[in-house]
Amino acid sequence: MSTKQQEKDFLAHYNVHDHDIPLSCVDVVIFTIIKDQLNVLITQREDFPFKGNWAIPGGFIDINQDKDIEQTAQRKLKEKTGYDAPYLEQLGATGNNTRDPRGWSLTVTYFALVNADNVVFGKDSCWCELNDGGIIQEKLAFDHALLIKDAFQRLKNKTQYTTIALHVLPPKFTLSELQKCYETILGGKLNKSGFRRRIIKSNVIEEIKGESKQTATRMAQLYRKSDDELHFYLREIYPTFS
Amino acid sequence: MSTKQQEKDFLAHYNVHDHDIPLSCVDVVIFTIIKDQLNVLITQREDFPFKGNWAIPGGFIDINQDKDIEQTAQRKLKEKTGYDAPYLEQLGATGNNTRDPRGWSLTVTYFALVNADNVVFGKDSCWCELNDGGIIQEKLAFDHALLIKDAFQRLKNKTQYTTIALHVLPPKFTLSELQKCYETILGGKLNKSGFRRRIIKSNVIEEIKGESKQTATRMAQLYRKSDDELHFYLREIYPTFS
DNA sequence: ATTAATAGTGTACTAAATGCACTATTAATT
DNA sequence: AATTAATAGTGCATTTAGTACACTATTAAT
Repeated sequence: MSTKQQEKDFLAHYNVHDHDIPLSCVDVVIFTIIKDQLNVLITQREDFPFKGNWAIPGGFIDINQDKDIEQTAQRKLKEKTGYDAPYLEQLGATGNNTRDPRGWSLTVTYFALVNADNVVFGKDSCWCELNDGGIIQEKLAFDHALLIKDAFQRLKNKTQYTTIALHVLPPKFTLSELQKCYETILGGKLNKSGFRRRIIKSNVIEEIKGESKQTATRMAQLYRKSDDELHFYLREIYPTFS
Repeated sequence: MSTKQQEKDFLAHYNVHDHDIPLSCVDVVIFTIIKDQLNVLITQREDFPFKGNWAIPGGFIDINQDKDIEQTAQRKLKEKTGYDAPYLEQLGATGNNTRDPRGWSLTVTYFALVNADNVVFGKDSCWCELNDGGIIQEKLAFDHALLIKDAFQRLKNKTQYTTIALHVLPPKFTLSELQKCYETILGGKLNKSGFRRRIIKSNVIEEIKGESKQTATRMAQLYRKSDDELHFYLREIYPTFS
């Protein structure tokens, strides 16, 4: 029998369930900024284990419905937020024999950045504020508190050298609003003129000619994103905490 | 019946195999530098599918043997290289319904950096040079060519703002050798005095007092790592390609 | 009209790169 | 023995992109 035929036979009789294998899930940490505070979307679990507890959106990969893991993440996000095209990035995989009482479990975590105005909640979901350490007050299911902490760290890091914070803003925004987002994520103050020079030079936003917005004191120029791609800076920016 | 008892019952009767779930593997891209060329470790597959083809080391998570995915990666690395404490970092997860003929498959890819002198090959393994694009000449099993390409990109990026390249060197090395590693990975030339200032200032290496090495022309000071942790620079270094 | 607050700009200073020229050492060549 | 070639190692001028801080502009509230 040819090798090719042998391989065909092998595949014909292959059965995933002949082996002990881990559970595989996808979880999504969804960030937004509300009233100058970083928030994470949490949702109440409908089923065991941890029924009734708060958790981040996620669940099993549905191999009949999802063609890849990114699609699983998109699906979860859409279910909980109605949101279609957010910033979505894979954080990494966590897999061990302790995180899930059902057994050896592997999860791929994604993190998303959304503008809160565009979110339509599914039932049993809400925003939850992050404190300084990135840890949520509520008791969360599984290792979700840790996943959030890691996602928050990644978000902070990327905020220092990319234009990622643009993705929490509505379509039109002022430079001060953008700076405030950076400061909220980083937990410190940025220098105004330096920040503006940096953002303008990176070419990721453009003035909306003739449109401005009344702030508490005076008019401010409105801007829009000119590109949805992240811009990577060669240097990090860092806030002062004084 | 209490919720707690219900949960207990649920878990007692839970069976992973009641659902259609993906295969879960871990793959490892192992880099080294040999004669100023970046190499990747490949190994010949013993079983179907792709029996006899070249692939990067990897395989199923063994939920009875591995307590977490990092351990799976370490195990694979040890099997193929005899190597114990290399630089090992998770690259990310790839999961879809096309990468494995056995069905929906999820793999967590790690990449490792080793010093070639310390490697003891398992059978059926060898080093394979990367060309400019990072693509290997051989036809590789699964999507392994893509995994290597992504790992190579990550390695290049990290070389621009961390001290990662230290991990391909033997315990004692000269600054020129270190610079050459950086240049090999980046595919360009670095400025000598700038490179030295940067490395020295980062405090990750130290002179071995009184030890030097004869190079092609003259003696060169030997250094050792003073820390196995990566140092992250605030600015990227970038090579010239002239 | 004055004040307070935020929008927005200008400029000096600084850190850490690049670019390039220079000196030092040693094997190989003559 | 002197010269050459090649790489080790240093020094300094320039450039880039930050920080720090002071200044002007605009508008609501007093």
